[in-house]
Amino acid sequence: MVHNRIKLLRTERNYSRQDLAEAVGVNFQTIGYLERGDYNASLELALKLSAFFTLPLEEVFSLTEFMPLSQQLREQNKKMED
Amino acid sequence: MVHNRIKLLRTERNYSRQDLAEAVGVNFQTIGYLERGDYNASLELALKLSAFFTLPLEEVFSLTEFMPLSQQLREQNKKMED
DNA sequence: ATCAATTGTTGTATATATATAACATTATGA
DNA sequence: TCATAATGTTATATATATACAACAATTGAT
Repeated sequence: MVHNRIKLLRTERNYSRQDLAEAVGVNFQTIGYLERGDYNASLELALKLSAFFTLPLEEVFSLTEFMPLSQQLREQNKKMED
Repeated sequence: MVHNRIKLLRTERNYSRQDLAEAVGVNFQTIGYLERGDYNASLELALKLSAFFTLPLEEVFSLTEFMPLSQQLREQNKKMED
């Protein structure tokens, strides 16, 4: 199962499932399924979602578990310090 | 239908379909289907393929048609010149 | 506390991705 | 040229993604 940050990104930006569903052209319940991890997005839908969030697809979907965004930010800061 | 550069990347790196299929854990005929555009990769397979090619997923799969790699290189050079 | 919006849950139906097989065609190397 | 590997094609079976509906549970605002 592919991990995703859809719920986080959606709520962070104050969209309802309905909003997001309309933006990418699927049924709003499909967003629910993805957020709950009931199944994966198709490649096409994943591309549309990450484009909508203006993020690289790998920041929205990953084969390995995501670390919390806060921690990821901190790690990136560390790298910048060199 | 999502566009992809699988065939280009595979042949460029001298892999057979069998090689690539084994590397990402699918049937070798599945690679054929993808290359011919018979259907899309699943998100999981797309992530594995782009990881295998060590490229951002968007460089391997796209909602819009790819420009030839040679042209893309040229465009990138232009941008660097500023 | 109530009303409305949002989310969760379950079920059914359809479309699509994948595995597998069998065989034809094309390319490659000895 | 012959043999072998690689690729193309077609078909069948299964797993998974999506749409949709109906309803329950939760949340948020007034």
